[in-house]
Amino acid sequence: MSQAEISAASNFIRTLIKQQREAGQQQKVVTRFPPEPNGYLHVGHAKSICLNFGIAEEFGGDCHLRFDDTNPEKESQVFIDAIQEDIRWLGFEWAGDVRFASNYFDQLYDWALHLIKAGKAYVCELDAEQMREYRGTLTEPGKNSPYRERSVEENLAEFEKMRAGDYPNGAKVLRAKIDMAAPNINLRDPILYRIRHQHHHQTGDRWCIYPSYDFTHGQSDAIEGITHSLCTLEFEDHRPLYEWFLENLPVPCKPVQTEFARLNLNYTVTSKRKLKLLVDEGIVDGWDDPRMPTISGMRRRGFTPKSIRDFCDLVGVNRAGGVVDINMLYFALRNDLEHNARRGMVVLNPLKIVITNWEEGREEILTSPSHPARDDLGERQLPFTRELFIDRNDFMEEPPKKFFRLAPGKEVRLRNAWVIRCDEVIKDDQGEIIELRCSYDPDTLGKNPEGRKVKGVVHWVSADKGVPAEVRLYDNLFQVETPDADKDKDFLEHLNPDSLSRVDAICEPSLAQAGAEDHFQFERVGYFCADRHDHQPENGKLVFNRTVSLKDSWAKMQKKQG
RNA sequence: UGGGGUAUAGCCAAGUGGUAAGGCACCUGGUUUUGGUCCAGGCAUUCGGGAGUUCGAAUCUCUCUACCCCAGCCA
Repeated sequence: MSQAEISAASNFIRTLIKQQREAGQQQKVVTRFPPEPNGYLHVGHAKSICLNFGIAEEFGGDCHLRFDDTNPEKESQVFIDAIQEDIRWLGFEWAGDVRFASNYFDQLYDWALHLIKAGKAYVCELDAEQMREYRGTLTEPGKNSPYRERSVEENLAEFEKMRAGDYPNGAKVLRAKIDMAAPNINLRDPILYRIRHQHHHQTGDRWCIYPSYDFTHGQSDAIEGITHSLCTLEFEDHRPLYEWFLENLPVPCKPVQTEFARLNLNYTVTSKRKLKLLVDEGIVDGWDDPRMPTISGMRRRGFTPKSIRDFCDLVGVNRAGGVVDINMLYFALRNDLEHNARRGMVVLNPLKIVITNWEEGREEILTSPSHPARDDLGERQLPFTRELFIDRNDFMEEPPKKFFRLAPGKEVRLRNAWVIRCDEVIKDDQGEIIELRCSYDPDTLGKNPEGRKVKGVVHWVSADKGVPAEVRLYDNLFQVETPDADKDKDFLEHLNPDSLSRVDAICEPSLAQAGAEDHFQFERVGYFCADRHDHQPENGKLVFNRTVSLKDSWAKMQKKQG
């Protein structure tokens, strides 16, 4: 068996770069991933990371990590640290040191002066509300600010006062002088600098004016020698502005902005604002809650870096915004885990069975490969005793047709062990099944029984030797495909009440050796990951998170039959 | 009613004038000590609609329609 190889398909950006290289342009490719440190990275960012780092890798270039830190009110060191950890975990390394747009504040300030001197920027004193009125609407042009025609000298003096801290927050702004009647609203004298008496995580209290995104991004790209500035579609309208700054400023080079569609996944939300709300409202247990589509949440859930990278390759890159089926994510996940996760047997919903023809006190140690197709992963020992647990779902007193599991009088294979037959069902006073009396066929270890076919296989754990574990069963956080699509319904109304349930499970003894973040396939059940924080085998506390269930054609068949 | 975009199967997505790749999902069948994996097969007479150019159009032209983004001193 070999793992399905997934590689990135061709896309318009790769095609573009190849064409440029064939035409002899752009020999060196330099990209950048520019997160704002105001939240955790999510799958959507993974797409951008894979694209930017992937392009650089493919064409032998560099990819920079640059924090777009122009709004200190919302940013913090916590996010800066988390973002770096997530990128490294995903398997990427940026070229050179981590960069910050704030590294360029001095240069940006000089360039603002340059625009003022060229008569292309002015200090405006309209307040926020007036500014909105003057801006016009989508269909009506704006009108010029009364401050638009100030002299260069006055603008220089005013801007210097802004920088010196002579004015309170919001009192004045520096604006580019472009065209208040432009059909593209971004060109209606956009704001370059605003006053914010705010401590900055990188520059401390050195500045009380901060440049806007538009005035920062392209120039930062130019300073770093970025060749391809890849961003999402919503910045398309900003491209003329991006280019306007590069043309009107003495920048060292002119990067080109190219937009691609952001990733949307069904059954989840990928909006930083909404994810932050889930965290702040305590709906989930932090940014790395295993139900979160954040990189750190997915990591804790049990996704592997490769599965996320493969997923991004599977999805592709283009300009048509769509919604990707989360099954594609799960496919990439299972595809990786199937090949690389060790196997173990764990009973989530125990039902005791007694092997009546197995002597009291007798214990046999069976061995089984840790992976059916990977000898290099070694083997594990499975103690077999008179009393065992199987899953309640694997027994039915009155089984329907095609139920290949245990039922009164029926036989089933105990995975990695013998074939047993159910002889008797024991119930309590309430009629609840509490135990099954079975007998085993000693001639079926490692071979099929003679003269009959036993179709079903069931997993089990020794009642004496099994070890208890807390197992957290995770499911989609939302129960509808597009939780944020309704205009009149809050996305929180679509939360899946069963996104998390906990069960006390019994594991085969080998699982007591599991280290945090180890991945397993619990045979016949699903893929699980030892919790990064709460799994403490040294204290006898085992905690596993369900990453994703195995495909279940039996469940599908039952569902279809109603 | 302004500007900018996007339409190829249920979903993602190649394709750039020569007769619709691939993947997910789904459906058949086979193998199997995981109802998993794996293997074999099926799944668009047609590319948002219409008209036109052409020997030939998903690709070019015109037109219509639908959907997405933009009126933060957020990014």
